[in-house]
Amino acid sequence: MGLKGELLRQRIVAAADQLFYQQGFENTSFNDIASAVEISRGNFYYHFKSKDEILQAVIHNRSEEIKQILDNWDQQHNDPKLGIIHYIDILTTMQENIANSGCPIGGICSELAKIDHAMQDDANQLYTLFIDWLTIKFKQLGHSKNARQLAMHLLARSQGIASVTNSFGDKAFLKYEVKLLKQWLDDITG
Amino acid sequence: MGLKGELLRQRIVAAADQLFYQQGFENTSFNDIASAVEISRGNFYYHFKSKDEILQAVIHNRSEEIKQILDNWDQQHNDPKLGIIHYIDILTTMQENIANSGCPIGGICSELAKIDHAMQDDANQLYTLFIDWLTIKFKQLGHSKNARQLAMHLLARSQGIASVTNSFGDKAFLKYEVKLLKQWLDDITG
DNA sequence: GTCTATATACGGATAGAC
DNA sequence: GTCTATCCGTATATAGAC
Repeated sequence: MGLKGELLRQRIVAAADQLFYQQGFENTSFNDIASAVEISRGNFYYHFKSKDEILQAVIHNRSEEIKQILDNWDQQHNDPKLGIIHYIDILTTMQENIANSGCPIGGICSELAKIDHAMQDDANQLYTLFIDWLTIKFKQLGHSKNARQLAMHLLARSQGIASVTNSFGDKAFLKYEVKLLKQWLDDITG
Repeated sequence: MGLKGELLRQRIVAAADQLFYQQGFENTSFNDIASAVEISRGNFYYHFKSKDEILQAVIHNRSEEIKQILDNWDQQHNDPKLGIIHYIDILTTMQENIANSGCPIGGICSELAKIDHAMQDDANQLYTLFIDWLTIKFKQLGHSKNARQLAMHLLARSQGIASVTNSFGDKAFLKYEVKLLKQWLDDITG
């Protein structure tokens, strides 16, 4: 495949990624994606043979993005507590998007679970990337016995915050809850 | 409308309610509902003129159910802390359903937000029923200044727990988090 | 009230011209 | 590689017989 083809493919994935996030997977049609990229539906099928194939590409794309984010944090420093704070701060950084569209991972996982989609497990893996990474950090902080529980607790807290922030479009609530999360982190790290 | 008609209408609402919960609103067709109630699609439109009308009936139905639950708790006793514990215990009572289908309120709110549905605000009102009720309880416990914040905090925690439990189908996680919620309640009530 | 038959629209997917 | 044209299935909704 040529360079131009690769670039277009990447543009399609990026457009689909954004639309799936904003509108949901099922509610996004080929027409929507094709319009966004300004190509015809026919051309579309040259790059992806089915809608599931796009979903797969989108999930893979998000997975790579997450890995890169975590790598970047690790390269900036090796302070586990600071790493966890970086994680919490995503809520603040993404507050506008969260208020409008919720959590990009939670959204796709919930939807795929409801429609009982085959790619459900792949979507859950996006969660697992964060959980595994956070688990390591909590272990480094001395919580070797319940590190994973702490990681999942933090994930669930974030998820709930994103969900409620999205339903009520209430960014003040998000800010307050971020403060609580940092207090919680201080409490368990001393 | 006769008695039989009313009963059938209620059966349709009950079936739609369950299917919307398990499969989502958009992913549930008239055929699905009609099959569940064992009537024809044509008959269907005698009772409901559109799909939105069923959605409205379902949301109203859930609203009445929630009000009744809260009323029942209030009639059993007037201990505010015990009331909040009742709320937390729904997670345990519904753990099987939550593992399979998530939270019935969070599910519909998220979905309607994503498809930008007109009835979004009505769905959010289901949340508000709990928030208002919990706010009163926290006020009675002496947290007059931040009662609503505490109520929304608890709601978000429950929501996150339901969401993660659903994604991973992990009831052990739910049980552990319920324990944490009760610890949190003990901490703020003393 | 309940049914069958049908109108209409849309989404995913394919065929074939260029 | 990109396009237009088209097939096919399904979903909402309506018309009209019984």
